[in-house]
Amino acid sequence: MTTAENLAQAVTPVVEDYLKAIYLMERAHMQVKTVLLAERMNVKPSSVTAMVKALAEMGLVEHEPYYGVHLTPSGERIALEVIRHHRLIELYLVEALGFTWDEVHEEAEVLEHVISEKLEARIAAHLGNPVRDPHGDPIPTLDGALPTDPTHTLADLPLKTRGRVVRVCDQHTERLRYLAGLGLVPGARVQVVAREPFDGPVTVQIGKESHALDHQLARKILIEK
Amino acid sequence: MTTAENLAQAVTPVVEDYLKAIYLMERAHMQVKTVLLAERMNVKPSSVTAMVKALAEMGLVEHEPYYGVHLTPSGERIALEVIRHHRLIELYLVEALGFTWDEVHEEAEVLEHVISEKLEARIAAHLGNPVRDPHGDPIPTLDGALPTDPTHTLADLPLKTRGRVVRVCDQHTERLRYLAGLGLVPGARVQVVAREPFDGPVTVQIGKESHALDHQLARKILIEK
DNA sequence: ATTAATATTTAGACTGGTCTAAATATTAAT
DNA sequence: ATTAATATTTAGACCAGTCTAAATATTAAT
Repeated sequence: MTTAENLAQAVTPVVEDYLKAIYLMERAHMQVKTVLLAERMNVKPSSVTAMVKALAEMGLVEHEPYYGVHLTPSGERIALEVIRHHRLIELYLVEALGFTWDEVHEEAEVLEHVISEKLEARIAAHLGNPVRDPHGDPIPTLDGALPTDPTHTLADLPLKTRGRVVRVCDQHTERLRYLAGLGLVPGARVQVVAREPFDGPVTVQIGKESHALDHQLARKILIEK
Repeated sequence: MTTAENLAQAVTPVVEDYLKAIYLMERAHMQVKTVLLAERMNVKPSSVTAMVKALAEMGLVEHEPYYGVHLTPSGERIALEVIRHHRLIELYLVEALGFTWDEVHEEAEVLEHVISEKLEARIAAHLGNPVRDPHGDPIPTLDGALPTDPTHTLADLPLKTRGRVVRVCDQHTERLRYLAGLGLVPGARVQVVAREPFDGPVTVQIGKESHALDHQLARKILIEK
């Protein structure tokens, strides 16, 4: 009677976290493999194996052994609910309680699992049923729909074209603070004024000032023309 | 090697809940005995025994076997923090998100364990460092001080004396809704117009209307002259 | 086609918290 | 002072979730 066979009943916070991680990885077109998931979850691979087995028994994921995992519709539904909670909470903390966008992630990380549907609804209503959180991350609707992202990033926006920052795909506190200092936050109007070859830095103009931005970082900033 | 001997490390939400329950019972001048605590925690007495042993090893309670438990200073500190969280959250949900006083208890019951000190501080600031929650329950300050309650209740307020409701010691949803319907909420100005003998009903005047109130219930409504 | 490196899974132990069933202690009632 | 009723504690099992160490499978490299 190994551990894995006993696991698996309720949708606990831990289960929600696994589903969320799987969802986000699948969405980033990754193959969801044991080690990767283990890294994300800060857990050893063997723990992932056990949990995945449990999730499969609950009908929340399908598991091709030695290949990868993917969410079933019910798994995805739960993941989207949790993500909705997370992003609503982030936005609420910023809008209603004066948090900055670099402070809200950890807080939302625990709150997302414990707010009731009623509280979720009140928060959403208070915010006017918003579509994106402070990072521009799309907030799933109640029925699991997601606004689509713009196709351009600062790394491929044509030169001299005006655009607007829609989303910043990063949750590193220091980097977010840096970007906020530059004015590179969702809503900002920007323009690429220079771009070095071989994936070199991108020079971006925000308002009157220009700054050189690492290519890797530029790719994380989603732009709408 | 019995279970109890292995228990006991971190201050988990469950530990916080036990400490809170013990605190509230001690405060109500009860002897904190195993069965009573078990009832409060919705748990079997044997579980309480195990947990109490663990709490004692953590230095959070002192345990006189077969007699009772009481909190050490560090146990009390934790209990007060959790209660502060709970009551701040209750008040916040009412003030900022339009909850009614009968809806907030369950929500606060889980949130109390997961809000950070930073979020606690913002909530407190946003509310203007309040002293009582929507039920009039006193909110411990950061250093663990508690405002004192009035000594009178509706059950012993002298006839024809004007008073103000300070606190309603009840968390039963339906009863709270009933009391709110009568206008018997913290802040309300009241007066006892009649009182039947042998712990019979108390007739209370709120505004223009009078209502008969069960003696047991009247004792839970704390009044300041 | 072997071998080596890497990824995945199994086996089995541990912790926190609960439970049931049985043992023991205390209190109340005769 | 026994007995009966009740409260408390112990013994031992279980579940969720993790871990380490070992076994097995897959992929890459020669």
